Amino acid sequence: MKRVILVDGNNLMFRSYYATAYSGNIMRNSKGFPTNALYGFVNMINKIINEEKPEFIAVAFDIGKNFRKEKYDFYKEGRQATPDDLIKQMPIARDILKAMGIKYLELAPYEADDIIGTLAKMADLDPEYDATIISSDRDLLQLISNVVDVKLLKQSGYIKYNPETFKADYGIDPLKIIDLKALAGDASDNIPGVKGIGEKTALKLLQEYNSLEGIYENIDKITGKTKEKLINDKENAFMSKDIATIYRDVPLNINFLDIKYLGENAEQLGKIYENLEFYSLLKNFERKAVETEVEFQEITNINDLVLNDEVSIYMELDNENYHKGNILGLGICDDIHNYYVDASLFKEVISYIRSKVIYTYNAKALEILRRRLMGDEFRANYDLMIAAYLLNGFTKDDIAYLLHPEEINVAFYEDMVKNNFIDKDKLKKDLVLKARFIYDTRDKYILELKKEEMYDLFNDIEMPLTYVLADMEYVGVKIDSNTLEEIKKEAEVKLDIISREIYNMAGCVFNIQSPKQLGEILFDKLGIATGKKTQKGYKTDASTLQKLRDRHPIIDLILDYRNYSKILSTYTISLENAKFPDNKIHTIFKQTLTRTGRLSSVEPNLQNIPVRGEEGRRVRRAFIPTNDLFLSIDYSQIELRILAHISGSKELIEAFRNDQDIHTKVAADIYGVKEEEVTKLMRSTAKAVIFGIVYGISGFGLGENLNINTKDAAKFIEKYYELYPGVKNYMENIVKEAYRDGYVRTLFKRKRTIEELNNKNYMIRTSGERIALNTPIQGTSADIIKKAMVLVYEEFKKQNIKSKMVLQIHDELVIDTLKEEIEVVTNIVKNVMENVIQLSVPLKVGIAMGKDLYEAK
DNA sequence: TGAATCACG
DNA sequence: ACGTACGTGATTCAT
Repeated sequence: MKRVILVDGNNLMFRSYYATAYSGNIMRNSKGFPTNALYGFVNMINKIINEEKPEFIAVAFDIGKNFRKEKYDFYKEGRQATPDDLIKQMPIARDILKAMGIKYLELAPYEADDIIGTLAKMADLDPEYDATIISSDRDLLQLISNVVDVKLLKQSGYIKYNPETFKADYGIDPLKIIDLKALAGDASDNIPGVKGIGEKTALKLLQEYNSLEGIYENIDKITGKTKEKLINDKENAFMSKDIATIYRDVPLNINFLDIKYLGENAEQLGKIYENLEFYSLLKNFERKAVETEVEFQEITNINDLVLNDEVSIYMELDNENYHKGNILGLGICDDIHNYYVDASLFKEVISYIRSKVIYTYNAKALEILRRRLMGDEFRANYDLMIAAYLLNGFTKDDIAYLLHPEEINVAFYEDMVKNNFIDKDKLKKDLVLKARFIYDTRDKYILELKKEEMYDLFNDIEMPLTYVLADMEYVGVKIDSNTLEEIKKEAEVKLDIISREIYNMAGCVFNIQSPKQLGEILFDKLGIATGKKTQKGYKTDASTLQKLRDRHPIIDLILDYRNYSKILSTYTISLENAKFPDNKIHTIFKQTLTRTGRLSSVEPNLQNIPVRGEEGRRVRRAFIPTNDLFLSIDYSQIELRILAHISGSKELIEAFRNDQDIHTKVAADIYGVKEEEVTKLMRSTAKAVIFGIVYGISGFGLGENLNINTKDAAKFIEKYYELYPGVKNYMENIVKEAYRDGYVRTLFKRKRTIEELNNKNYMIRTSGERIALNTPIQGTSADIIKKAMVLVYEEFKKQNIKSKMVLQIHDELVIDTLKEEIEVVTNIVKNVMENVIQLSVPLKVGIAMGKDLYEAK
């Protein structure tokens, strides 16, 4: 038996296009040609080839006039026009298939469906062949037969339908999907069906009377409204059936031998990928990218280095983590010189250029290396990485992403690592190209920052902050391995005991860490609840399990197990592994990653050390000061205070000015009681409402969160808006502004463009609205603490303070303090943080200290 | 590589 | 009728 693979090419292209077009900012090559649909398409086809290993394969497309449209002019009417950016990519899909050795088929006035139907019919009639159809279009399910199955593509993965599985799902024969459409219609194709009859009713009718014809033959047995509707729309029903029927006799004049899979022509395919700039796909081919040439002088003796007053410097490391990496070489340029400088000259170079105006990319990395290798002060004046981050918001650590769109073909870091940085000459040249690029684009970027009103943010906050962060990272946080080891041992013992109990209750041994296996044990084997939330298996996350606690004692054990296993893997073993020889952890604060302006922390993440649960919180005992104690100072409710300020809500401002407990106050307002009468539950409910508001929550979401019904939750939100009309007003206005401008800004002018608002998909668009109202709040908070950090750092320096800022956790600063400096440091930090900006409400901080991170909280 | 899960603000 | 809270990072399983 031979299997034929039939692919719905149009469907794949549409899917790929819309799958990645949601951001509104689709993938293009450097010439601006759209490539997003093709990229997805190629990946899908490759996947099909790998999975199916087809001997025969054809891809069908729509082309030219469409006979259904000719016959019924309303067919597919009202459908939005295919975007130009997608139409442009269509012919290339055919070229790619040709180069892949895959036959594609198209014939006007037929649609891809009809071509696939015709080939499926050929398989039905030929005892030697089976067929598999691949598409996400449910229409094609009508083609299922004993020898034809359908892989129906879902958002992730697919469902394979044969006659049995189809019937199990739909309760009717595959061919009856036509009758289903005849009755229920299809909004996407503008097939009318019978007005007022949906899929549910249609399926019921078909199960009873088998076909559309059967239904009308037995029309008198049907009663009530349904009968009426059927009679009224009889003509439409049969017309719909006609439209929905795939035509299976397209005069293709081919046989299966014509669609034999030939295998790819690597050279042809490589050329196409090269044009599209599908570099990741090119890995498999000999890659002959157009080399960008540059002339430069190679420096091995520092005396040969001659530079004017403004210079750019680019440093390449052999490891992405600059706390560990070694320098591979330096590219250095000024207005007229291009140099490659040997890594061994790093110190001499820095000494030579330190009094000049310096431009670079990733000043923080350069600063860390400077600190690791030498002593004195040094500062770059301009960091392209930060400039690009503020302007574009999607900066990568790899500068190559900025050069490629300008057709400067330097190697990507990822590829350099894979090739072990083999090609020395290429490395040297690339370094120079990168330094050259930094120098040449600097004025343009500065101009752009000024035009976008972000130059102050860049110059007064982000640039100085980079050196604050470098200091924090370089100083690091000391780890007490003994404490960590104790916690680890204890977790291991607990896990051993808990897992035994779990296996006992389950009646078998299984992998508790596998949600799939766990779901099966819990819901199938033990029969806990009626398999409620399902995705690809059952949901077994904490909030789901929490609700089932009373049903079975195993639930609590699972939750316990998860708790300890998290502590073990993420917070003991990994943390210990992240320790450097100096017994410290040196995280990297990413300054150019988040869309809101926050920092993030990686390798390891020190912004999510457990604090909410007691067991996890004990991990904090292992974080100890290098000096005497930790001082932790955090903003109290900074996001709400910012909301009060930017919304101008009189009631909120008043509350903060009076230093009221905001959650208690809101609880009292919502429930209509006195503040003394507010219970714990009322306060925590109010807290959830307040938080939800800042995120743009819906009644449903709040309901889920509080485990109450949607209506009650919606009432809370409504009540809140009633009490704080200024907040509601802000919400509405900021969303309006965002739609008008396409972006929102923080108080410090940080800009975030929101492509989601242009999306046609409702879900994505509303998510854009929530982003619009949340970003100014979260982002302003980030701006404020960033500025505070810069000022604290400067003040420490001015007063010659030895204590060191070591961590920033979004609204909190942790300082490794000397005993004798506690008072002065507390005063400086508190003072700076509270006065960094004057809002219409006061900023307030909380202070804690202790001999480890557990106590300093 | 992506999904699921869970840690933080 | 739909789908449902913002911003992150790390680990583990499964494909």
